[in-house]
Amino acid sequence: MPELPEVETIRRQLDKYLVGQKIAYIESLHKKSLVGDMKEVLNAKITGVKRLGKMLVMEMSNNYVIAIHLKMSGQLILTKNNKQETRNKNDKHIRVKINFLNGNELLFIDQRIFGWVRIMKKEELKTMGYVKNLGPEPWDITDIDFYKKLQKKSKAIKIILTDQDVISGVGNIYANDALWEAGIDPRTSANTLKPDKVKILRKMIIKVLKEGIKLGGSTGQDGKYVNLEGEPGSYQDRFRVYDRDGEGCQRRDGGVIQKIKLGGRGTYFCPKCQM
DNA sequence: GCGGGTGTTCACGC
DNA sequence: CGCGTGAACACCCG
Repeated sequence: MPELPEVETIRRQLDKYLVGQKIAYIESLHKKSLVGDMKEVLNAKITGVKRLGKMLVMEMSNNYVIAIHLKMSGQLILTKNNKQETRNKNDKHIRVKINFLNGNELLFIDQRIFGWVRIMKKEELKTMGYVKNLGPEPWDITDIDFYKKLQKKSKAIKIILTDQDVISGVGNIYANDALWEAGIDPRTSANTLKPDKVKILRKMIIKVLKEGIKLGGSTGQDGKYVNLEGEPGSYQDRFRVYDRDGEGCQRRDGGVIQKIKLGGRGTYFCPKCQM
């Protein structure tokens, strides 16, 4: 589920609560969810928590890292000081438990088992396909370079925005909303966008991502995304077009939000103001 | 029972 | 090689 704003919200909390903590033991409750040897990080201290695109990287004092990708349904929940949390229906989807010496426990919950927790050497990180090909974040690329990259792509701009090799961090929600902000039809071939449109688009991507971070990410009716403390975000109240098919365009131009499919994913736009 | 879901990767046909 | 499509991963929900 999570895109850059959701992952960044969790990263900030992990960094705040876990830096300096030592790992006591790690429990794997599902074979596919934990990759690597947990013995490598026992007793190691967390020195910092970084983010690469939508992936979290907990850096350890012994030059190992614990990398986590939440994919579609992953959650991280921190339970403090052995406090017994209320049992809920998520309990059966707990896949990995990371226990700290101070009694805190970090739960990796993942209903669909697409996500993973990987223990590896810091140098190995660069060799992962996901990291190797990862594009810059929207604020780390110039308008010119972004334009040049888009010139090489003939697919629909909506599909290109969610391609992590082009720019990293943008997923389905923020791609749809950024295109509405920029007034661009999601079906537009990326290489036909003029430099001035690309400049506006990059600006709007940054705008919706920053708003997403500020609001703690977005949590749908299913309540699937929650932060480290189990709280929902509120960007969903600000959705421009995502999940708003059938509703009137917020520009009050008389347009009605349409839902189509692009690259197999739900795509939302206003036919009246996105051209 | 079917289709769809905030992600990524792979296989296939052209 | 690149593009488009669809499936796969696996589970819940409407």
